[in-house]
Amino acid sequence: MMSVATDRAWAEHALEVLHGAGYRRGGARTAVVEALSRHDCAVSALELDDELRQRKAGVGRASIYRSLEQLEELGVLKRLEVSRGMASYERIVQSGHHHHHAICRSCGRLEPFEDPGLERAIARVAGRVSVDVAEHEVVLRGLCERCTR
Amino acid sequence: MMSVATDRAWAEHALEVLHGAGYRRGGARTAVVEALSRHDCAVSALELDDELRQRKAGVGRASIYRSLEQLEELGVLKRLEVSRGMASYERIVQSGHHHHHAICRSCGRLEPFEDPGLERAIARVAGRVSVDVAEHEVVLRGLCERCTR
DNA sequence: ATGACTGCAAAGCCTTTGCACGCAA
DNA sequence: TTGCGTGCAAAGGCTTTGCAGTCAT
Repeated sequence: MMSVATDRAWAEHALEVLHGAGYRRGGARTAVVEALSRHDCAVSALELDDELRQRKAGVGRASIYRSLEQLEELGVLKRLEVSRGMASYERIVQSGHHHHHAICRSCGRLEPFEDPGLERAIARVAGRVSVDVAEHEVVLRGLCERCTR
Repeated sequence: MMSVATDRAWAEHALEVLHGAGYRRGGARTAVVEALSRHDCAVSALELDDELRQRKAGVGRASIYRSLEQLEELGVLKRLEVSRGMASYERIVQSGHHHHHAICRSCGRLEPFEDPGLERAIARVAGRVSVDVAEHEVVLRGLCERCTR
């Protein structure tokens, strides 16, 4: 399972899609896309806010939420409901490759995993429901090794 | 797939577990358990609140949240993060039988489904992660038939 | 009688919205 | 120049907490 420090390809793709949708290349949106491109796994809006503030990007919290919403709507970002009352976001890579998450119910740590068999099972089920399935998410919950002891 | 109007067995089990954990048989908790036992699928705290208010149960919103938290902790209730910023709760039946959800991203309608193959795939994956998996959830998102047209 | 349980109201937290200014096109 | 984009502050919505009265044991 490869992982890149910064997914420049995704960032460029995202900016292109934004532009194609008629959005202008504002500083805030670009900063949000760039911040997201540095994360392989789920990040929350507040984490991005912290990050951008540390980099003194001068991006308002509202702009972060607005950008995330647009990116999600355009299908380049996936919104996840994983932690208690807080959404997380994750890049959607063009290759179609993606992972799911095991979450420690004690410390909240996220462990990503991927499994072709699981994906096949989901694809089969998706064909049987009346919803036209566009995406899915699987979450495993329990205690991580550290919290078990 | 059978479905009962009111899962009295679950309700009694839940009350018993509560009692066993040292909780007293207060009116609010009993009302919440009874309300939950009438739902086969995910309900939000606010929906339960509406329901109980209509029945003039005189149960405060805070008590509903407190009861839900206790029931979840005792393992008789499952908390789901399905809709935007709002949690839902679902009974955990002793038979181990359970379903997952397909959600319309437009109208929010939930369609439950179950699939043994999917469960097997999840069981396999659960053995490979470092988290000691106690439960899991699968969510399919897309547009329902009504919202597609 | 004692301490858990509860309702009410207030506070918290994440997220969204309103608004005036600034900037991309 | 036009009106989209943005930051700030205020408002929203769900959830949690504080507190004093009530009730189970």
